[in-house]
Amino acid sequence: MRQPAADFAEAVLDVVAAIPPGKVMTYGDVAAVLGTRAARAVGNVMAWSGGDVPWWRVIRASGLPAAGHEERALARFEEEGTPLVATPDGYKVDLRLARHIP
DNA sequence: AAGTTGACTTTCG
DNA sequence: TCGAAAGCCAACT
Repeated sequence: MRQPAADFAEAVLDVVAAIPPGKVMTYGDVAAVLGTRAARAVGNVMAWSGGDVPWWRVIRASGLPAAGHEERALARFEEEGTPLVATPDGYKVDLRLARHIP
């Protein structure tokens, strides 16, 4: 199990918790706030932290949520009124409107 | 110390 | 516009 360092994980969780409802940030953006490009490491922290953080507000640059967690994320997005875009395959987040810049 | 893995990003064909 | 390949960073074995 890839258990991230406490300090790194803490920093990631702090940024994620700072994202307001109805908004989202890409993994790359979160990593940038931390002063690095480790988007994958950010995702790793999310997987480790699990349900204690609004992980659905952290999505990929494509506008799609975490792989394999699209349904759960969708429920949250509809609940929070996050700007979504319908796609033939399903849906995606409208990053133009929903992207949160700290 | 070196290699593998991952809820990623960006570029090239 | 879509799919494949390479690139990057942090953590684990």
